[in-house]
Amino acid sequence: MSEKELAKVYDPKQVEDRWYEYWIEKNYFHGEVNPDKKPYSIVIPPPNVTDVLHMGHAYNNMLQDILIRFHRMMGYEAMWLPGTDHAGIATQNVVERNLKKSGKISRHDLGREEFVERVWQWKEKYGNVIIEQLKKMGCSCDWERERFTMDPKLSKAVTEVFCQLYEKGLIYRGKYIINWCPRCETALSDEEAIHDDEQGKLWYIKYPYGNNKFVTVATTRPETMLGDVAVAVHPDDNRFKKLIGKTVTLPVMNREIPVVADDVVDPKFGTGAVKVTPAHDPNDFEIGQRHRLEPINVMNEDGTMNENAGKYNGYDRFACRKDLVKELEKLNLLEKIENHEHAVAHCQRCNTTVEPYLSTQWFVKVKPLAEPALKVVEDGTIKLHPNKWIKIYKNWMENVRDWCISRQLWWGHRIPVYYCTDCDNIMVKREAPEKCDKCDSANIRQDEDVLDTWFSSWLWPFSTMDWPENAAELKYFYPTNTLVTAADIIFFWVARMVMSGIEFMGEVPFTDVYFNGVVRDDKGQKMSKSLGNGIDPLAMVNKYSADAVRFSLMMLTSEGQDINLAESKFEIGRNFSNKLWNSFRFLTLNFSDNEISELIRNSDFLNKKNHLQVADRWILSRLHKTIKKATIAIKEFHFNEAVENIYTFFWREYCDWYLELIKPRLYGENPEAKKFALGIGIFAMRNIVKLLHPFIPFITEEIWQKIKLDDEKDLIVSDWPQFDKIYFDDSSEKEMELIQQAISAVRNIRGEMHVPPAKKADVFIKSSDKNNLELLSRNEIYLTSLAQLENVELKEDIRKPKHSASSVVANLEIFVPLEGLIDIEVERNRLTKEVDRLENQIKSIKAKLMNQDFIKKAPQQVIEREKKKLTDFELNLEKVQVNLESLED
RNA sequence: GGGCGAUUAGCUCAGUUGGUUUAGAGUACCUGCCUUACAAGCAGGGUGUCACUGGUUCGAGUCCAGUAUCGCCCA
Repeated sequence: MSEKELAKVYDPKQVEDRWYEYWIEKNYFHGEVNPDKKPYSIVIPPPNVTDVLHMGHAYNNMLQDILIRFHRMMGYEAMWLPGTDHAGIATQNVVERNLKKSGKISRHDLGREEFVERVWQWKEKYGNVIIEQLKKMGCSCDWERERFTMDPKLSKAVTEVFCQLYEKGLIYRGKYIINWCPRCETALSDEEAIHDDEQGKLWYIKYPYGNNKFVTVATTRPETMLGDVAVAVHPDDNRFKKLIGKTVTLPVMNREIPVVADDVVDPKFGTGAVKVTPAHDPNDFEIGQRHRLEPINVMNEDGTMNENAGKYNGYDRFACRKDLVKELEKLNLLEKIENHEHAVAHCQRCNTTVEPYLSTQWFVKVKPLAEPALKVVEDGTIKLHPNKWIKIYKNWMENVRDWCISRQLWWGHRIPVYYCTDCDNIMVKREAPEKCDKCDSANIRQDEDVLDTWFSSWLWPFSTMDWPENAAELKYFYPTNTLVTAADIIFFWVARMVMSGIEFMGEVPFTDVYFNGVVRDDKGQKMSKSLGNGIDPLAMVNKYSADAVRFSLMMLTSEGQDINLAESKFEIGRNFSNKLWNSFRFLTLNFSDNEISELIRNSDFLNKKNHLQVADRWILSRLHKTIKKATIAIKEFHFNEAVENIYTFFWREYCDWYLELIKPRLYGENPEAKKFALGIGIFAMRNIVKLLHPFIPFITEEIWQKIKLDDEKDLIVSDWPQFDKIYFDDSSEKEMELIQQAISAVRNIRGEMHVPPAKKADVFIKSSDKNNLELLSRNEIYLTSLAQLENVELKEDIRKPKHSASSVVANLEIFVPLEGLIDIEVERNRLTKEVDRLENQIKSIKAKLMNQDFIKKAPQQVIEREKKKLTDFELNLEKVQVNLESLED
């Protein structure tokens, strides 16, 4: 091993790209149908082709990588299927913006075919950015299986699904109020219309009737009154009863409109009378239907007013609002204006205020699909992590509304519906028909609209595996195992995948769903482009390494909790990597190249009792318990708990204690003892890098390659560590605890008394427990080396030496003579504090034990524990008090 | 308006089915150390009305109810 000159500081730049290429070369990321192994598969939540990696992606994909790497090591045939979606509106917007910038032309100037061609060109050029970025994060996706929602096979699946649902009567076309984005000029689903609270106004408008009488209605969108067809009141509202069936005059338009009675009107809101605009409000639409009122559409698709708006024809909707209010004021028909906070819907893609708009669209009848999809979550066929999401999922599923799937866009899957222009026949076909099935006419046109992007991504778990073909992959890898996603798409995507999986595959698409938290900035605000508070994960990878980014995120988050992130946090991961690197470096400094295989092979430590020290048994016990805890934690999706356990074992036990405890053997005269200790050190290190591999894949592979046998597998495909209860050793752990307490007590005295670190001290330890004295005597070397001691005297009876500081731990009394160094004041404070602490403790336990209810009702075991505590404390208190009193001696 | 979640050290967060001395970790802070793996480190130290008010219980950070503040989702 020529790495004797390993760098003191770990340099990830040398390492990360090299191993990623190596893994790719070896094809380790590829999952294949393999009857000898159990499959474990994940489909990526496909990012939009327009996306650039942000922290949320980094975090989400890192979690998937952890799962995939863990299961790969557990012996599963692991397959993580990556890809992107075509993001209808977003992508079309990007390309339209580019067109505008470059030549001031619109898509209409180019025509549909040419425009779509341009979008494809854009996709080929820029659409893969995020995929390359995922590689930098270390994601071990099966790149051979990368998919895009508009690939021919996935498009075929979309058409097939549309046809099947249509044939089952679950897709219909109709004229309803939908969310309309006047900027994108397309319909949006309810989920794409984002509600934000806004400070708006409530305008109170007087509608005249009879002789100078008025009904006042309140509205947040006065411009829609131009399309009013009625005024509605609650049937039991005495204020208006006499008006029902009469008419009032719609101001400005001077149209007579009826007053109708309807239960949905809330008598307490506004004036109790509401204007009814069926073409521009979902509730009004329903009122209109109940009362057979013909809707009047007053708006164009671009948000300007149309010819039905009278003199406001051609006005933008907001300009119309302004001028119309002025006119009403002039007419004395504006009663008042109130401030009113209310939720306003905005387009998810461009943030334009969405208009409820009457329009002919295609819909999916969701209820029949939702019922079985709800059941599988309720009965645990699909488990949600954390399970608080079950309630939210359930709530949505039970109140689900039909899904508007048509979009007035050019980029996307064109709806497979064909119209005969001669006989108006509607045909829904898997292949474009040449002539009408009814009249044989060849005058056929396809529906102009495309489908909602989610109408292709809801098929992702099986369309990516070539459904409707019955591919071997599909049989083997479906259902996938785990879906990892952000909760904000639980309705958009997760719920719909469950529906489609059950409907088309007859089986759920995954068995566990892990919802990761939202990545926020250090003030708790969501990271976003518009706020400019995002942290670029790739910049962090460059500065701190991918391992550091991954590790830091893992240390900071617990199951499904949101995460507040600041750049400085990545130091956690960088420092950890460096510590790992240096502990490994420490080992390598103690053996030569040709010794490594011997050191690895001799790992039947338990059979070499004469070499086994308490520290060895302790670290092996701790290691095996850590393996157990970490493995269980990962299986339960408690990644943070797993990392914390490994962290504590590695840093606080292995580095802080074990490596220090074996130094006497490593630097000593006995080569056998040295080899033995080093063997355990390497054994533990090999297991540590295995445990850490899913989280920090690069540095662990780098280290593994230097402490593995030539014929052993690479780390990424090596076996996950197994724990063995035979190594669990509670008595060694107890013994080590006593040794650690003794060492810490001496260190504490040295620290508080400012004994120079290099200065050796003596220690006297008194104990009535012979076994403890023997234990310390056997392991005196631990004390002398870790506490910087010269002489250690252990006796059942020792008088406190003059000028010494003291400490009482367990049943040990520890004296450190400090001739000339002891500061009486400091020591008095130390001991007084200890007396206070013990007295308080004793007081509270005594109170507990005096309580008859406690004695009667608490479990015996708890009472015994309290009693034992009390006697121990009292003994120790006595000792400390004696030492305090004799301080002047 | 309805629902969900959060509130624990200066900061970021853990804290299993209520009972383990003094409620933990990282970070920040104070003291001393470039001690031969690591200063991205080591040793030692201080740091808390567990949001508030009640309740259940022998016993509450943990369970229940209410209040406050913040965040999210749905209408």
